[in-house]
Amino acid sequence: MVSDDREDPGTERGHRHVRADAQRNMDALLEAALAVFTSSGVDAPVREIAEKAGVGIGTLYRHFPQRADLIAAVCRREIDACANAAVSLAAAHKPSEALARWMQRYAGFITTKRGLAPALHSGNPAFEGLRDYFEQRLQPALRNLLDAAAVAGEVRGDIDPDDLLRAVGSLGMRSGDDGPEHTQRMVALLVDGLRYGAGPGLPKTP
Amino acid sequence: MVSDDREDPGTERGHRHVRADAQRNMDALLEAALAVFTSSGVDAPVREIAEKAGVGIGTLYRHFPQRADLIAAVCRREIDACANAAVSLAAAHKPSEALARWMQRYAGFITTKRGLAPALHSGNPAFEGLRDYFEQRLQPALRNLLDAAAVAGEVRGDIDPDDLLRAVGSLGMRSGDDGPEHTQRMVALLVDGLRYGAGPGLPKTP
DNA sequence: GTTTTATACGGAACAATGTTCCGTTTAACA
DNA sequence: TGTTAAACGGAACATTGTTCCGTATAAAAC
Repeated sequence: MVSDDREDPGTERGHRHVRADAQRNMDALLEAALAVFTSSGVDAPVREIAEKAGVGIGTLYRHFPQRADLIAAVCRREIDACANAAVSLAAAHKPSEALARWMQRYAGFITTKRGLAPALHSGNPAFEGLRDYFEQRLQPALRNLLDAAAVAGEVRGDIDPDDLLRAVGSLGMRSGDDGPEHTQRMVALLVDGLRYGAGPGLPKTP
Repeated sequence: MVSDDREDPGTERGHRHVRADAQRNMDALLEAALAVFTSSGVDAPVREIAEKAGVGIGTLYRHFPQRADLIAAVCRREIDACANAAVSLAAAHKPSEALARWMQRYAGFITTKRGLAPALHSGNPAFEGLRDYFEQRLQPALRNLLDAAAVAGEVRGDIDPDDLLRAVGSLGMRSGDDGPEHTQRMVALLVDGLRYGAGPGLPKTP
């Protein structure tokens, strides 16, 4: 049934010709799924997504044989976007500002994907590799921002990126209690904490 | 599994007599639901619970009009059992030992009800009052254990029960990553931390 | 441009599960 | 024992995940 090299379902191109309509529908599905997940949570009906994307149910299931596959794909896509944002932000702002903005962006990613974290921890094998992807992709991105800001003397240099990621992650999950702007405030506080230990006249470059 | 602190909640006297079979079925349902939730998670099919309880679907829905109502009822029952356990443990062991055992019991409650925490934060109105119930019931129970142990000079006295509850809660949720005994070890560590600052006859002061 | 073919498409049909409805049974009481 | 209101059971309905397959079509071959 399925041909040989369909290992990479992402926007990878190069080996085999992908039919144009297939690629188009896949993109439409991912975009629709993102919108629906964001507004209705990851438990939203698949039919709603297919309809929003303007494709049939069969098409959706052709590209994402299981509901979890669609969730994972959307998630990967968002992780990539988040990691890429680090580069853009670093280019457009001074280090500490880029760091602050990225932290808020990451927090937004977490809070808007509510229901996703429980799904990740559900033991579903479709999500197996996703947690690693999380760290492998996001941790370097944040580390770069942190290092740059530390070198510029704008934040302290003794912070572990993973700690920050986890902290924001935890804050984001709890936001069901207090609303999304609570998370925003707490993240802002975290960033201020990073800035605290680093005076402008205190270069700590070894 | 320890479960002796469950006391029957339904024998409310005051208005009309509750039919014996109704009470019996309700108990059977709660017991079956607890077993099924523990082994299969809170998303287990209702039919399975009804069957295990030996009643029809209609009976289940008569007592718990929504699936969430059943989850909430089981949860309340377990919270009560956990709170009651504090009293039994305090009577049977020396203060720090009672505290340690209760912490493990609470941790067990959290980890075995996996999937419940996400449900609580899902915004479903059926769970509205449950979070409050959590704190109102468990916080005093833990406070008593803490105070007794502190007065006996077995643990430090500057600990906020809520902090401990939250800490164990967070540890329990993360246990999907590392298995339940990881949580157990971490809780044990917490308790040792409590013991650390308090020598016998040494009113602690850092 | 036409033909060919593998691929993709759409949606009906199936399966699992939450929920409702209603005829039947029965515990409680006189 | 007879009456009755409450409870029971499970078929039927609604929603949603998933599969299947006949049809349509993009890309290649000619």
